[in-house]
Amino acid sequence: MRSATLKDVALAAGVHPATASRALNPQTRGLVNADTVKRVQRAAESLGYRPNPIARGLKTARTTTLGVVIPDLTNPIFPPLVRGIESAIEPAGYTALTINTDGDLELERARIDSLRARHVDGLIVATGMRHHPLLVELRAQNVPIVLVNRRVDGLNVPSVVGDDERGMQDVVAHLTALGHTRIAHLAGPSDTSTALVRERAFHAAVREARLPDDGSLTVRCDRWSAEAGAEATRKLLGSGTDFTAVVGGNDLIALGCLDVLSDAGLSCPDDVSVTGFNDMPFLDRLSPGLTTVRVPHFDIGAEAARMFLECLREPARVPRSVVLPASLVIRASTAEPSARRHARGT
Amino acid sequence: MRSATLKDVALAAGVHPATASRALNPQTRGLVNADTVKRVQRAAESLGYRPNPIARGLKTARTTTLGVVIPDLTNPIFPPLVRGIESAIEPAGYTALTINTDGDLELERARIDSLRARHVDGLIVATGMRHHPLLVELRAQNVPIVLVNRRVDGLNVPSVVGDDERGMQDVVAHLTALGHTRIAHLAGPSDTSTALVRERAFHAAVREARLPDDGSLTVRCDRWSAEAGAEATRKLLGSGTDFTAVVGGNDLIALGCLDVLSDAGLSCPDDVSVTGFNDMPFLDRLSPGLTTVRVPHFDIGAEAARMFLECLREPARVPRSVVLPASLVIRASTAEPSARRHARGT
DNA sequence: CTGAAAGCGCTAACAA
DNA sequence: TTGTTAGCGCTTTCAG
Repeated sequence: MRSATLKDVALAAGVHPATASRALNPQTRGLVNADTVKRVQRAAESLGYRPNPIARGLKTARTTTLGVVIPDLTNPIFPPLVRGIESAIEPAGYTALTINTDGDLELERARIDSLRARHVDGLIVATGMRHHPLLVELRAQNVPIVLVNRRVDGLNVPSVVGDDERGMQDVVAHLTALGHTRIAHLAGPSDTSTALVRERAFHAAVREARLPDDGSLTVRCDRWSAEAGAEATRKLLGSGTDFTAVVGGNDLIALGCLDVLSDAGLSCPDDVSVTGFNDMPFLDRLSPGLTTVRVPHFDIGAEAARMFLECLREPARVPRSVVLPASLVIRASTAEPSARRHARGT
Repeated sequence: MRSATLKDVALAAGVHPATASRALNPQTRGLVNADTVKRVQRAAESLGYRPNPIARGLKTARTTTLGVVIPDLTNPIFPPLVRGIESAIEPAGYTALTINTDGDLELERARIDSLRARHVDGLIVATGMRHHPLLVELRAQNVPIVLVNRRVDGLNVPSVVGDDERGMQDVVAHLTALGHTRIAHLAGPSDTSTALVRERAFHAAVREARLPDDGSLTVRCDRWSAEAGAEATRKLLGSGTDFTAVVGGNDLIALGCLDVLSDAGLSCPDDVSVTGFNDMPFLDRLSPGLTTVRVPHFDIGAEAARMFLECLREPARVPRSVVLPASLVIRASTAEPSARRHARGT
């Protein structure tokens, strides 16, 4: 049984399809006699009419779909973000098409191409790099874009991020309050704004507290992964620098750090305190539970989606950037530094 | 700059749009002179022509999209499944529209409705209940459906599941080999086939090993969650039954169990061994690491997607059910039972 | 083998 | 206020 079309409804209501269209569309309903509207609505109801967004899209060049570009759905910070987006777009009748880029620019280009072939009305992008020519190019082609979690240099589009600066300040304040004086930072990859903001905030906070901030205390990871965190921790240990706390650029980096510390016979938090960033799920069940910064990913997604819809409604409006509050979550991976220090194989 | 249409390509190649369409479509290419095909292809290339799937869909009543129906993307077993689906459909030019039902049948119906309004070519469904009228109804309307992870009573459609039976046998064999004789089971909600299969396999394996299988050793959870697992564990402890091992219906249930055991002053694995099911991410980082059954969710998704594409190609073909191997992953949450038993507050 | 013509379902001019 | 007409981009008869 073929589903009812607008023509069927019009026939049943005894009007022209165009009138039926107007009656059913809230935008144009005002142009139609109230009685006629009722008649059409009743006919639509009784036939179980569902408008066909495909046909509509062909005509209006709008598809009520949007593309969501994320690095990797299996990274636990992204499912809440995606759900936040979906929760906010659904009331507007929008549907999300989600793609994974796996951090591969070729793949990203190809998959965004396929989104555009499907004529998505715009993109919410979580893969932004500080230097990201593809996004600049899309922007130049007037593709509506909202950035989440990260920003892109020279790209004047709306963005929604967590308050990384404040989060990092809180982390450092927490550690200094515990009495730590030599705090190391395993920074994220420097091609992402997130890593940069967190690293800068780290340095600023450490210097503010009049603590040492020599270069050996910061190691950069080339990816946001446990492996990269492990690698960086090995470097840190190898450098012979003294430290009693490690601030991970995110939770995964912190997890990698914990692995290597444990392999090196160092216990957390007795020998070294460790912190993460994001508060991904199940972190509370590790032992020790990881002290971290909770970033409201669901809300970030929802807010980004709202901004996206706004962009479509008022394209001329100046791009806003929204920062949502992040909060320190203290667990067992941070404690007062012990008397004994561990550097140089001590 | 408007993107090139088929008409543009035809014009550039000096042929009729219909010819260009035939030349570009692999299905119909055979009907066209090889030289003409080349000419059209070159023209398409140089204009950067991308066929418009929307317009095509309007004509062919196929959209090269499929709906993916899952309970909750933030449950860590689903992202790999979704990625598996996407990896398998992408080469065929398909795009997934994913929805979350949150276990709510109303929501499920509404969201599946919206998928159908978008004319998805079919559904891959991970929310199957043993009694699931909506799916039966859809099936009756000839909506192509493939089930993943679970089966539905009386629904004759293809399905892809992990080998729960074998997985459960391995779990019980592992525990009996360690010397456990009183093994409890926190079964999943009995309205899902997965819970049923696992519970039946549990009872069969226990009886096979000539171990006690009295009713008090099995408690059913009403959801697949840590909270439900905690609740069930409290019941189990409250019943006063003696046991030295608990087989969780899935990992989340096992996590809830661990919480309550720990609250009750029982240590795992010293006092009680605990196992899960699924091997969700980061389970290896808990302490103790959870012994569980690895279910290949990515592969389940990929295989389901392949079957889905097959269904579209040969609708007449009889529905197959595929079972993918699951494997026991032994970690620190299982050990030999200690001499002291813990029942009745011992 | 290729062109002509129609139409998928809907909406936006325009006309009445 | 409603109807008429045309067309979004594509595929698919049917002729030629």
